Amino acid sequence: MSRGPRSQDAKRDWGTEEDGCSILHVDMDAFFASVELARRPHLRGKPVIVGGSERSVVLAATYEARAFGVHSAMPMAAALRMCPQAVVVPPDHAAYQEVSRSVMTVLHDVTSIVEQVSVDEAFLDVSGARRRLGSPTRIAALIRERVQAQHGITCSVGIAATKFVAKLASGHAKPDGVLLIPRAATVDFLRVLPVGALWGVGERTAASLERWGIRTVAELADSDVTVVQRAVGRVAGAHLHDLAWGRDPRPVTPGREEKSIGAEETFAVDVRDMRVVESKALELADRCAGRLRSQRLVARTVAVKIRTSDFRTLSRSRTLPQPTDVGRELYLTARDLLAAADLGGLPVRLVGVRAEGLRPAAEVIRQPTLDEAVADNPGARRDAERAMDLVRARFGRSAIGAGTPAVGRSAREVSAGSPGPGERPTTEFADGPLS
DNA sequence: TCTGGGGTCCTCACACCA
DNA sequence: TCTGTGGTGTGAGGACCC
Repeated sequence: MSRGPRSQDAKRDWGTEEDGCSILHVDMDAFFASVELARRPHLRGKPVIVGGSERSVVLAATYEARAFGVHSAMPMAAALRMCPQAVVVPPDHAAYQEVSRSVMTVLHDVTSIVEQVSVDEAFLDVSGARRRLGSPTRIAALIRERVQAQHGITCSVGIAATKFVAKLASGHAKPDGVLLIPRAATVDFLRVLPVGALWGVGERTAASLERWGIRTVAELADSDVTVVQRAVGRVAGAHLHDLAWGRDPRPVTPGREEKSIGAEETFAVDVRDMRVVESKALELADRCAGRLRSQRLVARTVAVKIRTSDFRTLSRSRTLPQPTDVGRELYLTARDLLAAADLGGLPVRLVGVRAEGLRPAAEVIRQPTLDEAVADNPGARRDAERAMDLVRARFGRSAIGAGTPAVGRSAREVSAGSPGPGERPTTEFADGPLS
């Protein structure tokens, strides 16, 4: 689901010399939408948008919808104004994860050096697979054939000497294509691109560079590195200057560790009642804790995120005396952080809870404090929450939840048509907000 | 126009300690 | 005892990516 700027000048044949080009970037084409079309063939050829309620954004759009100007991350309301005839399909993340896992298996059959960077894309280092499977171009064709045959969806592949250039190449190969950037053509390929194509250059950084007269990668490469550093900072400036010359020594790294686990939700209607916000925080903390336990991790730091009705985003965090995977402990910290945040009297649009500073649970010997021993029992609490995990694994997420007063509905719940205030069908369990 | 939800990484300020 | 300095941890916030 690459979103970077592209250039028609870059989308051409750059040569066939494959020596030194052992990095592949595989990117699924309009992934969520493609999975939906594979499941519902009657939608093929129609403009299809994957997304939630009017208060959400487009997650994916078929190329037929893109012809109307619809693109991912665009507000749903704007997308439907541009393409009112589009078929809107609610996202099914479990199905996308399932297809993603299967596609990654195809990639692991090619080489063990696979770095998955998101649900729909991965880097491969195929230097060790060339003798067995042929040239990188041949391997790319093999991957595309297998993914198409097994899932009925297409992917694009970029081949280059570095990760960064391979990723740009796959973006320019879309849809359903392959683009090889020979090592010797790397700098020429980069020079025709706008600065926004570089990794790490978004709207703000591009605007900062433009103030110094830098709009293209060629202009950035030809600028003195100190000028770029003045525009965007010391570290980022040096990094961007290296990228502009095709210098990117980062290897393909299999099995990256997660740094944080979080959950957040936008309310269907902005909320003034902090009890509603706390209630949602309890649910989100419970969700985070469940994911921590399923991955056998504990978190040292709890962070909350609050977005007010004026779209201002506040974040607050606190490091715990002891790492935890217990939802109630995450929630109590999140609740304190929420209570201490100054919202300027504005209603809340979004609330999020994130667990940071993750470590394997097995590495941590947890010692209850005297207070805990008297006031609560974290061991028993953890056991109770693990029992909830088992119920959910068997009967689904909604079968049981942390007890919440049934108030306030998120945009997601409204869009999914789930029960609203006073009609929650789940089993009430454990403590609710304490305020 | 009106902005999701999941993340990572970086910078800056500040406190604490040697 | 006071002051300066550098390293480290923490917290807040911003920018970016998919």
